[in-house]
Amino acid sequence: MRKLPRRFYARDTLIVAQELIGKLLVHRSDGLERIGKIVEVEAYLGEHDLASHSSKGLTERTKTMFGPPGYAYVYLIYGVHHCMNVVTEHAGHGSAVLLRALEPVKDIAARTQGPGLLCRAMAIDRRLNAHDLLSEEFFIAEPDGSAPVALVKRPRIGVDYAKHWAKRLLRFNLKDNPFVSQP
DNA sequence: TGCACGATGAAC
DNA sequence: TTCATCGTGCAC
Repeated sequence: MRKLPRRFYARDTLIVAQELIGKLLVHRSDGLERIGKIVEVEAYLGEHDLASHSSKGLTERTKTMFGPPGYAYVYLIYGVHHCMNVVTEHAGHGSAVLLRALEPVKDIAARTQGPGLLCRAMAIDRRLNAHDLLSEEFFIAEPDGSAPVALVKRPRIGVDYAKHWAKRLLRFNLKDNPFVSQP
């Protein structure tokens, strides 16, 4: 297991999103080492992407998205659930990748099929917003001996308000994996 | 200062 | 299919 370097995140968001599939999300807290394999993500390309929070410009909530790559953007949605994103490209761009589903690998007791469930199972909340993903307790790693994977591309979820952006195939998941949120 | 509305999940 | 529940962004 090898931690992804900053330069992994400092690339085109479409590339980062697709290469995040199959990687391991690691969160060490409460004496546990929670690990899940990323099986489903969505790409949010930047200020021009009407489905992206950053399309409203730099605000108090979205300033993490406009920060440097390799940091976690965690926010509360519907007043109930947390969503975990990974900031990509360069500072000021406002792009990120939403993690939507994991396959449990270690110390995961709850379901992980969906962005809210994923955060609950991994003990992720707003306190981890703007947390460095090159830290020792919260990071993403390349699994040992990982093989090439088959990806499926679909439209993003819950973004019908975003006009033509709602139709774009910016959601990626592992083909035939039972842990994706909407097989 | 007030208010409409989500990158959702679970119950009904 | 409906509802819970609240931070955010923007209108006033």
